Amino acid sequence: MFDDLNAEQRAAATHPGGPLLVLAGAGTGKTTTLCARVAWLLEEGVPAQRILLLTFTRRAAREMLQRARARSGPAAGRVVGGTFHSVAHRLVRRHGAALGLPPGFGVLDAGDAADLLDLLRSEHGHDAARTRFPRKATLWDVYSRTVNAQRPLDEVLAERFPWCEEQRDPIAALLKAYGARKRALGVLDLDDLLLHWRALARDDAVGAAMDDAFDHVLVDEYQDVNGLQVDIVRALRARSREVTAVGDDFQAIYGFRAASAEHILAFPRHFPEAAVLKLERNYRSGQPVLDVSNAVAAQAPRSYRKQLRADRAGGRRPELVFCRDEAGQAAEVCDRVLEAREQGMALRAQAVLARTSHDSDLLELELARRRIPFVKYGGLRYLEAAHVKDLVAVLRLADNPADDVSWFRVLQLLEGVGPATAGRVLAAMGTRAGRLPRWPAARELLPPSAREAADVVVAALAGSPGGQPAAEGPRGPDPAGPSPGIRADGLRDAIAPLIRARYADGEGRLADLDHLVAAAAQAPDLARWVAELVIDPPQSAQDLAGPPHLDEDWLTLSTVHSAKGLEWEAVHVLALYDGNFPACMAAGTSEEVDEERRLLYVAMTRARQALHLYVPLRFHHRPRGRDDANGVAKASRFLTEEVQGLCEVARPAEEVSAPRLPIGGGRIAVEVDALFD
DNA sequence: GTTTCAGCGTTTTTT
DNA sequence: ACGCTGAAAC
Repeated sequence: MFDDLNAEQRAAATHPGGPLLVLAGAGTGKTTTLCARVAWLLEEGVPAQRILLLTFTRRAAREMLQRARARSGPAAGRVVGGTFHSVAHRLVRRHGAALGLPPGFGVLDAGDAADLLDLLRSEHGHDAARTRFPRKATLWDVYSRTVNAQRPLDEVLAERFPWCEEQRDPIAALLKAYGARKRALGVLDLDDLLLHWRALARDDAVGAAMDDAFDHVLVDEYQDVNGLQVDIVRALRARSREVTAVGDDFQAIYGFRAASAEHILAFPRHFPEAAVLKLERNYRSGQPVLDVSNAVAAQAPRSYRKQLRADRAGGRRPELVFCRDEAGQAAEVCDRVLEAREQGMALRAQAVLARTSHDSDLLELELARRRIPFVKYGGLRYLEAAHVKDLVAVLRLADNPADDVSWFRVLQLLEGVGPATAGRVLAAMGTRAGRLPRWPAARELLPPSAREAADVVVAALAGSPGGQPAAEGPRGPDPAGPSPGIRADGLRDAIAPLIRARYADGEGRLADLDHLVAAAAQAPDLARWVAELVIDPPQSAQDLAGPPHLDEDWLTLSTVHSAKGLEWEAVHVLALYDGNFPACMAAGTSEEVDEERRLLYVAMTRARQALHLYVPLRFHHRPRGRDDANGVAKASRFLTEEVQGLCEVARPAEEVSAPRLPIGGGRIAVEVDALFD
């Protein structure tokens, strides 16, 4: 049954009992091994629903369950799997009553959480204060980091936010108020999901039951867990010992989220008698790609010197491409992508990876110009667009009328309503759930011109178009009520005039919302669907539109972070200049630089056959600025002489380039392609 | 007192 | 293209 595994992998998959740590280098078949282990457990008679498989992304969870099914049949589909956050959501929902949570509790994403903090920030009078107070995004950062690292605020401020230390007391007060307000609103943020799960797992009664519910706990990408997640795993296995962790300390790239590779190294201490197995044979890449990757890894001061050995023979040397500037880089990438496709490598087998999502801006224009289809992962996501948040807010209100954050947002969509009026209306509606009945009084506070539009929204929320608001806030799925699809549709229609009036390209944005409404129609329970949407947001608009047709072909653009765990035949890594990769924001401490180095290592080891590294020699400080503020770039410090020596080096032709158009370069196109369509 | 709008700076990475 | 800030407009 495990013929496709090598001896090391088989040993890991069939390890008989007790804690197991699998240190698996890049491309060594980590996923295959983990799936095989699930298959082996099933084979051993462990019921699927008693296996818990925690992964880092939804994508990874899906892939793993799919592969487990392919191996073990449909029973594997009952394995409990998902990200820490999605599993937390399921469990917290199940035990919501014990935690004192309302049944339809909402989940705030990072943006929502920051908005709520901003609300409190002004309530506490910090917006008017003379002294500068941290912005909402910073406040959220501070909060999240403190919670996830499980360390006192003072330490976090001193280490990561020294410029905020003077405001320590007001910040502490505000963050406490934030917790209280969330409770009052009946909402959780992403961090709360983990906190509540841990609380459940640590509870004598519930924790014992939870431990007992799973015969095996398997955790993927263990190098990227944070202290809170470690607490959860330990609490889940406080009474039992069957736990498998898989990871690679050299691929730890989530330090900014309070993850630390220390946890994977501490695993044997946390779980005494743990067996530690290593996977070192690389099945993904050719040796020349690994040589360069190993050379980068070897630069780390505290590395554990692991050398990846290629199983595949041959392979091309990676190519290091120096480009005149970012426009030159875009052209070089397109040339190579098209050339590879000419030689039979589909676009789907190729990917362009970048440190930041914005590194590919110019390339995206060039790809569009050359009609090369692509899908972009990472960076600004669909859910972060203002109009999408507007719809999500009303969808949330449909199940939790106590969600002030959503009310606050929706009310301000109305003409002539800003924060002040919205606040007064909220106050008039009271501070408890089920306040639609107070609507008539609250409505009087709106400017007359906004009242009718508001009525339409309220009526739609009440579930019966034009009807009277329900006496109590509806909770959960109402068997007699309309389906989620109909409700979502009605709510979209209710805010449609507001969207049209608010945004210049209202029609386009409304069309965008159809994707969301269509997806909602598939869900059995709207509140739950919205919460899950926030926990596992669609990575691109295409995600919502459903799987594209098989005959379609497109290039992948992704941040390195979003590319974790994936692989392509050809990989292009952009913008390898100092200040960008490593990012100047992350070049402060040596630990930060180390993480950047691991990030490059992750990028490089995604490549199977071809690896292309691009260094633009000039870059624009201000991508859209009119001033021609460009700087001279220096190749990334990670591209040492040794690394460069392992690559084929290509330099730009010495031709004198035409001066760049200051704005909208490429705006004027001479196009004859259509003649040949 | 509030809203809105013009101008300006700006961002790392994500559950 | 977005959000934040300050000042005009309501």
